[in-house]
Amino acid sequence: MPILGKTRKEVIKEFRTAELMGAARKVFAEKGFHASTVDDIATAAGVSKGTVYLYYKSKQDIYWAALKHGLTELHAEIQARLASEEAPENKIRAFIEIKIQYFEADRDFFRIYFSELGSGFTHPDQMPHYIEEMYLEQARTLEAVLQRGIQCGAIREIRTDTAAVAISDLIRGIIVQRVLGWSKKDVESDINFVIDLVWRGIAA
Amino acid sequence: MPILGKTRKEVIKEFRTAELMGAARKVFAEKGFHASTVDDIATAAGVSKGTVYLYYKSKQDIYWAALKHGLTELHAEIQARLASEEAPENKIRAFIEIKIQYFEADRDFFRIYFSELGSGFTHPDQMPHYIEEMYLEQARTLEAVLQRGIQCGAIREIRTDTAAVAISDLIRGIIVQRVLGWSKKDVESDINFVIDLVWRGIAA
Amino acid sequence: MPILGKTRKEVIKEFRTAELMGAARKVFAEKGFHASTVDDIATAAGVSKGTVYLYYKSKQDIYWAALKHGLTELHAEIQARLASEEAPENKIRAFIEIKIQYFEADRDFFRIYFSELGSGFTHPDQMPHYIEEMYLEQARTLEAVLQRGIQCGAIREIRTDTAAVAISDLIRGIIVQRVLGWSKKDVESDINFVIDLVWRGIAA
Amino acid sequence: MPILGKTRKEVIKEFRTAELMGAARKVFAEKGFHASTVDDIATAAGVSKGTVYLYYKSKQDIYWAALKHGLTELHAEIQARLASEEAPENKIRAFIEIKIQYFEADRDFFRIYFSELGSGFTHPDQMPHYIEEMYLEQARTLEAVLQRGIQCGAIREIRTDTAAVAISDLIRGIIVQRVLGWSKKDVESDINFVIDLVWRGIAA
DNA sequence: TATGAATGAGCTTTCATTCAT
DNA sequence: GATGAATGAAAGCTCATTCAT
Repeated sequence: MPILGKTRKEVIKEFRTAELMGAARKVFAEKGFHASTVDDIATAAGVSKGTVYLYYKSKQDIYWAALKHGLTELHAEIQARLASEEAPENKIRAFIEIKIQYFEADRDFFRIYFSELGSGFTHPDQMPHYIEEMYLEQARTLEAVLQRGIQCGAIREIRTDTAAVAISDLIRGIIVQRVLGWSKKDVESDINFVIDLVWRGIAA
Repeated sequence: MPILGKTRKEVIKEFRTAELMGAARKVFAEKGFHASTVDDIATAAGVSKGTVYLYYKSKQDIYWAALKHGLTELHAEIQARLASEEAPENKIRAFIEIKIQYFEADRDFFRIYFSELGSGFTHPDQMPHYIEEMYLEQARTLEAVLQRGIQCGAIREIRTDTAAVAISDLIRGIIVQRVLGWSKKDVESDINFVIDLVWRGIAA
Repeated sequence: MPILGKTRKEVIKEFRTAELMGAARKVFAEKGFHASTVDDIATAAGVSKGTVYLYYKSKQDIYWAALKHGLTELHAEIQARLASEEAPENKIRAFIEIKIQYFEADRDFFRIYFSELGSGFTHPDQMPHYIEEMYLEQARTLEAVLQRGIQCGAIREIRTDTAAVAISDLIRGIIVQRVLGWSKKDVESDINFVIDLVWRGIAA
Repeated sequence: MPILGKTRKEVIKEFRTAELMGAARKVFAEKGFHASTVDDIATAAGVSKGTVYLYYKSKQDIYWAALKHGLTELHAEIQARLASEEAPENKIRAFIEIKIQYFEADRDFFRIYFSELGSGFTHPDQMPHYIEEMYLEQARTLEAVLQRGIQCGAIREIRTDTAAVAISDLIRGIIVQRVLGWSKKDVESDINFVIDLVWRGIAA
């Protein structure tokens, strides 16, 4: 008996899946991947260890799922926001703003996102292709904006691919400083700092 | 009977210690900390597992030692190079150059350095204090240069602490792209890109 | 759904716990603590190594549990039997009888009990306090009987604390001889020997 | 060039052997057999680990040697003292006195002696035959005295073998109490306690 | 579907013993 | 003879994963 295209089973499944991922995010963020045990996650989710395996096929799988979930959401927010801006300068500002704000609001996800950079980069082959793709997609989105900016003369001639990654690096760096408590400024101030630095660096 | 201030024993000890660390660096770089086993390191060094424990008291100990070793060397190179430059602009250029070149030349170390950023940041308390200190020392060195630049009017008024970290982030980002094979340009080109971006961002 | 105050889980847990302890007792008795491996115990219990750790948190823990188990049982039997006797002479006789018979019937436990005396005595600090307490409790029980015997004139004035320990030493000595096969006499004969010796030594 | 029947080499060998055993006794007494490492012993003796193996063929071997050394000395003192007494009562008194005093004076040896009883008894097959023999020899010595006492009417008809062991058990028990600090009395008092108890128990 | 007991491979670490110097 | 670096066999313990209930 499908309801709105989904059977009752599927609804329950989705519910449990989301619940588990929520628990997993907290645990992974706090302890990191290796120090987290499947039991930790199960306990945090209020289910038994065996149940975890009904919804995810391995501990690593939960991790990728958590990463994917955040990246998807972040990507959606970026797209929505960029669509509402016209000028390249505003789009870039929006990109920077939205990312910093997203990570600021969900530090658990940032911890996962960030620590994955380390190991995922050390062993790119172990990372599912779609995760790498999502990282790259973000860069490409930004790169497209940069290219348009160059076309319309707002941005000087630069290597857009490298510049796009560089901007992401700056953003990540700021969040790290915030999460580590090195930055005592308010978010707006940090956002402006990045935007200012970037714009001076790339403006025509 | 000491020779040149070192006994035979000390020479052997240093030799083995270095040899083991060399092996450890390769293994850690390739597999990351958790996936590396002490046996891997021992095998790579051509000794037995027990021997490893004659020179390092734990697997984690080897890791910190490897990290410390690279950071020390990098720090020394930076200091030497900065000392030979006068103008803030040249010092900053030198800083960027030397770091990129150092990591370019020793990618194994970079992998360790970089992946440690992830976990060390997730669990700062597990990292020996001297390691954190070495990371910060680098930032402080750069910050001092920025401050002098501001004093002599070459650099505009900016938050030097944040800017220093931002520059390091850009550098790290470029290396990641190189190591991952995303950047096909030659090192010089990448170095110039960063220097250009940075200088525009901070110049008066 | 609890049955008779115990859930299914608890029943299984108790069953396994007892089963494991039985295996552990055999292994420890045969090989001693150090020569016994957790794998030995697991194999003897017909389970895998990991299972052992579901019920006991360490090898040492199993050992203390085995010791405690026997001491508790022995203590209960002594109390029950002493309660059914009135005259100090009969109580002392009962004490000697019950201990010798208990150890005679459970030589595995005696081996554990006895070998623990050695190491527990060499490093008293590593022994859980409750184990030491149980050893002392036995001595105190006997001492109380001796004191009553003195009060009622059946036993001469002696140092009851030392005498109590001395009686326990004699009992232990007899068991050792039996277990080592040095004594070819039947149990009754050995019991009478000890009782006779003790009574002559302490009677008024 | 043999001197007094011994070559220089042999003298040195004996010296080192004794020196090592002294160190071993201290270490074994303090930590017990298993917790003691060969390195502990070597360090305590001021030599290197390898040297230990020039004089003893294994860690266990040192242990047996330490045990044998003490037993031999104790045996000699007992023989000498018994020879100087005539009456069975005095011989028994002397036996008890000398053992308690010997152990009182050399608690390190007692710890080894005592803890060995535990494991040596649990695994009699692992104990060298000569060690068991030395234990038995002591009992036999005492038994002979008891038999003579019975012959001359000073001691009642008892099982001399069991009585001999029982007396040893009482002695051991007293020492344990002293070493553990349970007995606050002076040695003389404890000696008299045992002698009194024994004599009442066995006197005709 | 949910459970959690059971598994066992695999990890780090220790240390008695050997042997080239 | 003396050394101590090197060995490698074990051992205790963990935890991702499975599966009978």
